[in-house]
Amino acid sequence: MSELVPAGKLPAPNPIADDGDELHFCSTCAFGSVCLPAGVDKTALHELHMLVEHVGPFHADDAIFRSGDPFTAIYAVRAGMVKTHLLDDNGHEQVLGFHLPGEMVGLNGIHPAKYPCDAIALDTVYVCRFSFPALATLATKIPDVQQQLFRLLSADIGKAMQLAGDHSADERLAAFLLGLAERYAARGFSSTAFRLVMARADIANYLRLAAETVSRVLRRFQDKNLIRVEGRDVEMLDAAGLRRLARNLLPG
Amino acid sequence: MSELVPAGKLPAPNPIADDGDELHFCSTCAFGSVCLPAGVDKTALHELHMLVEHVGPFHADDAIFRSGDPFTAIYAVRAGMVKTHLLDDNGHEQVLGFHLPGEMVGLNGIHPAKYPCDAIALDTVYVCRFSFPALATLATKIPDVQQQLFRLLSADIGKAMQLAGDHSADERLAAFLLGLAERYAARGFSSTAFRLVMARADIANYLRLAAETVSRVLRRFQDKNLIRVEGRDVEMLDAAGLRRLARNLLPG
DNA sequence: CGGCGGCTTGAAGGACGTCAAGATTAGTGG
DNA sequence: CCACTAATCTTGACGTCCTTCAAGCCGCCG
Repeated sequence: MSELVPAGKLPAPNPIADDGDELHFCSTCAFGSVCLPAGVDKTALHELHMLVEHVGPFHADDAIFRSGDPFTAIYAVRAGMVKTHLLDDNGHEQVLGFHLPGEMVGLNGIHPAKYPCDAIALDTVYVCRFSFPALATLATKIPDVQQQLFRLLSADIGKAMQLAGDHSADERLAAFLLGLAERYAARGFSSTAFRLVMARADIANYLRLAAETVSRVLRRFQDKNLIRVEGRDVEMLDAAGLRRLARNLLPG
Repeated sequence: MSELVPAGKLPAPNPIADDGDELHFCSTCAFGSVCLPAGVDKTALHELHMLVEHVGPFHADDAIFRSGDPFTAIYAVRAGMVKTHLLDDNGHEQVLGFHLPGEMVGLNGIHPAKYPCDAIALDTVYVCRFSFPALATLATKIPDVQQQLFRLLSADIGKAMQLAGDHSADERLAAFLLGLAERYAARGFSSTAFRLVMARADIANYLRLAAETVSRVLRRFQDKNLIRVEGRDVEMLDAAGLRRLARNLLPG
């Protein structure tokens, strides 16, 4: 999308948004596939750029939005990692997902018209804010944008269904690691060595396990030479072996 | 023994297709809220009606669509009950959901462009078929239609997330029964007595439990006078009590 | 009637959670 | 740079909920 908009001409409400390279920015965003291909209506495309608002930085434990906030926008993570979770009345946490750069957050707020969860920065996070009313309007003009929104929503259903299956701790953790690796790879990061930015307790909660179980399974994986763990850094040694463990979970 | 129903048989809300009356048809469909309100562009509304195709009857175990089929349409259940599930390579089943009259099926096929699951009739089923390309095109013309599609997709994410939580068998089953009651009520059927069209094994699979566990929990609920069970017919005796059991699952 | 699939009930075993105690790391101030 | 503390992570022992296995029951339909 960016070749249309000279770098610097884009109104960036927050000067801290530091990626002067608009093209690179788009290539890591969930709308990149809409924006980048040639042939898209140039004028409307410009409108998409206009409604994007760079926001950040957020720091660890900062909220991008909170449960109950009126739903006004969806967000693309630009840098850092975001956790979505909800807290029930007893303060019990339920982690819904982790969001890497290029991924969208907040889509599940459309229906109730309120965000149904908190979005929390796990480290230093920058996001792009897409006003949803504006985006929906734009979607009526650019079918590709509408299509992409449908795809993003539909994909989220699939992800959620995957979590819902009843699987062993080994399957869950193997699938989790493979999923992270794949998502990192898709964004141009190493898929063989990466950092688990979130705490063990968050992983455990997300996978519906106890933190202790996560510890034990990671150790078992390491003993089987599937991975190497050092604190929050993970090295994938035998992706095929992991895939074998997760086979019942991945192909859907 | 409180005999609310003569002859010992609970009334089976048998949702029968109400063909012919277009208005009534709309009132039981997920797009009813779009179609019925006055003020919607009459011409476009007519188009929505035009792209609807009534299909059926399907009989128990018939497939409305199958996993891997190219995604071409979404379906509104008009009568009967539909189960969506997927079968892994080992023939292991995973039930994704049960769909009552007025509810949509197939939305999760948008992203992969193939249906990611089978949709199976549990009894005699009639559906409305919405060609998705046509619907998407229409959505660009009628914002309300687009909005409704977004809402439906977003709501599905919420439903899936609910399943994903880690909850006890009691919580799951209580929430399941309350959810069914609520959905029946929303469609004008009795919310205090209804029929579990699906087999115990299906319920169990859906809730990620063993069939035996479902049996045992239902019996326990009955012993506690929360419900009355007779084969596949259920009577809700103490919805408040059930809600108390499911409290950790519902408000999420 | 007799057989078959779905449902129930009981007993035993396993996977994971909980509890409790260390070990390691990170964060802070001297 | 080094205490010192607090948080996070690991490891072990034990308990529990649910599954698994096995048998018997019920309703249904040939």
